Amino acid sequence: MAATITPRKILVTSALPYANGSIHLGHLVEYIQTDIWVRFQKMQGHTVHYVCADDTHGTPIMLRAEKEGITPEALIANVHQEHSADFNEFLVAFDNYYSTNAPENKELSQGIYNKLKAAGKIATKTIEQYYDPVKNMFLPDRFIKGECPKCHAKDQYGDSCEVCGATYNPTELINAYSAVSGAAPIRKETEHYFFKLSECEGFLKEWTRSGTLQGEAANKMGEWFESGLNDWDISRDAPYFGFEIPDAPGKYFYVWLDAPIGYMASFKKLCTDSGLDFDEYWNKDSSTELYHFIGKDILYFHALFWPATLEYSGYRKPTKIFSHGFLTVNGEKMSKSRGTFITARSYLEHIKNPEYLRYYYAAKLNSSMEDIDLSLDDFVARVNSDLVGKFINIASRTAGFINKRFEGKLRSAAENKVVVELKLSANAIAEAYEAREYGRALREIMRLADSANGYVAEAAPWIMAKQEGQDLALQQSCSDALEMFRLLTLYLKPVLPKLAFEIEQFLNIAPLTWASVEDSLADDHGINAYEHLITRIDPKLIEALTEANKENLVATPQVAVPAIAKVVAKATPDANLAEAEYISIDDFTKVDLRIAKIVNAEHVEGAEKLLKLTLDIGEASTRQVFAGIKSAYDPATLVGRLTVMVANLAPRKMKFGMSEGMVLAASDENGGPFILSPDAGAQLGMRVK
RNA sequence: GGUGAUGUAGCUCAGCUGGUUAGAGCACAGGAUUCAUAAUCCUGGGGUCGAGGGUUCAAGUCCCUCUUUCACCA
Repeated sequence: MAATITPRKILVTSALPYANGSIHLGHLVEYIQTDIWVRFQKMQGHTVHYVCADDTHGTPIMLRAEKEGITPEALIANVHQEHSADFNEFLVAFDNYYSTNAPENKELSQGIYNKLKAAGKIATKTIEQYYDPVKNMFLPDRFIKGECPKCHAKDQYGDSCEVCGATYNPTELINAYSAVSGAAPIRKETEHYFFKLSECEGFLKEWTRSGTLQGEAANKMGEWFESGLNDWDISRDAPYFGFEIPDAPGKYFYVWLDAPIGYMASFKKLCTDSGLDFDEYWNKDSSTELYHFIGKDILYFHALFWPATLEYSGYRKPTKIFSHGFLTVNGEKMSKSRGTFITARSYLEHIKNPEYLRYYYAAKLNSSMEDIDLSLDDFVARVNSDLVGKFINIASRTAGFINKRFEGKLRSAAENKVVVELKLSANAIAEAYEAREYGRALREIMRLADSANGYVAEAAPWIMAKQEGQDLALQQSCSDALEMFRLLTLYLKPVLPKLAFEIEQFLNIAPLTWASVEDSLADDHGINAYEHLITRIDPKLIEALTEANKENLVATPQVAVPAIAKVVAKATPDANLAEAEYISIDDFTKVDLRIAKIVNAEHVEGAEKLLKLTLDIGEASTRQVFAGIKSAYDPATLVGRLTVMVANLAPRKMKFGMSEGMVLAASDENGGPFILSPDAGAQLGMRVK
């Protein structure tokens, strides 16, 4: 039975997604995990506030906005809208979803900085950093590329090599260049502001071992103490999209300083809007609870910098930090080439129902930092079997009798043994939710659903329905089953809020809370007609989903590709082609080759090599493609003929206009280019494969 | 490279402080059933618990070495 509960005041956060990309299934592990916990706590009758925000500052945002030709403010406004819509549709119910680029955050960040400074925790130091002399900006490590000093792989980032895994300083790169301008970076001195983390070691050692972290997280932190804490560089030089440091013109807060303060800012906004007391939650001696859900990759920031920042600026520290693992898909890292790098939007477009994913994640989640795997086959099997076959089936197989034979009227089920068993599990399930052991909770719930189906099989209402004088028993057994269904719905509600709402409508009951365990559907309670509430996932949808995400990759290549491909002709096939150089058929099919009709061709004024082609591939409008074939073709001879084009090449802006594809042509040092022609019979728009 | 995790039936996962013949769901096989969206119920086959060594009366569970996969390294 549900225990008597003392109401708690709880503030919960999920990590702030960076405003530089779309929400994907990996992000959703965290938001769904947090949302389930928040919904559970609310069902328990606690006061819970769940806030989050977009993380909007830093060099990547600044540069991306510049590239798109918009202001950073416009970029983050667009992304905010997109993120909000995604979360909303996945039923992630924030009480406020804000932005770190907000006045509250500026005020709080600067205030905290001033307090740290007053506490003697801020120092300045002149450091030497890479500088882009063309772009006139200092370069973060990620924006310096060059040859790996260890394995000599080209185009590696300034902090580590993706080929051999070596880590090093950008100074060690060979032939380093700026990823922004391509210029060779120079070394330049600059004054930076530091948070004296080295002085916080005593406090942090104690704090990280005081039960605020999971055991393995605390272990992980231990290694940092062993090597000793360094001071934390919290400033960046202009140009930078962020907040200026008070009394330090041209110096900005590093994005990781103001990002976690964004939790406070989002909550502050919520306080303003709904009359809550900010100080009650953030004062040093606050008796409220504060929980941060994060990914294990950012544990470092949340378990070291963040509590130290709060401690020495006079605020309360988090009650606990809950870190989770990463998402793998089919046992491997999410991969764009495998089509498993799936955005939230793409999932919604193909699978539609977000609660399938919520259920599956919940079934896999526990309180540890282990990675969780989204096995797509298992996803289909599990959702279909558990939610449709077991859970919904209970109502589906019994509601008909109640509606057809008894005008929707029930009999009280309080005496039923299985109902009693279900109610007895309430505490164990609640404890599992509280401990973030959702997998354990769902295993127990499904075990109970099995019991319910077993009960129906044993009672066999369909036999009673055919016998004389069994009406009462028939009504009773079906009512009992629906009472079991009500309890199962209650237990699943944190995970499946929308379905639970629809079931509340069907059962004609008030919104379920945890206290509703004690209730029962009463004698003569009337239910509504049963309609199918959930359908099975068709495995074909999964195929379509991964296929669609493979195509997305081709539409957005990272590297600009010349508008003309060189099909290098060789006299003999190269028998020595290393196996690693083969591509799979899947790689090839990513390239959408089409038969195109050249409807127009003309010279481009000012271009030495290009012709402007207008191509028809049977779409609503024609494509404009610039091709480097001027040296070999007279435009007039091209008009009307068929050739082959790459139709899904990302459009590229050229000096003379947009090029919306690529025409294939062969060439080598002996001649060319020669464009391709299909055999007679090929029609424009046909796919080449 | 260092550190923290991780490797249990075909698949996805449980197994708390070491203690009877190692569990669940899915998949598979046989049977039952037809109320239910080819759903449900019963029964069954299937694992040298990553590898090797050690501690112990007793190890999936503790220790050591190696190895797999993941993450972090300001």
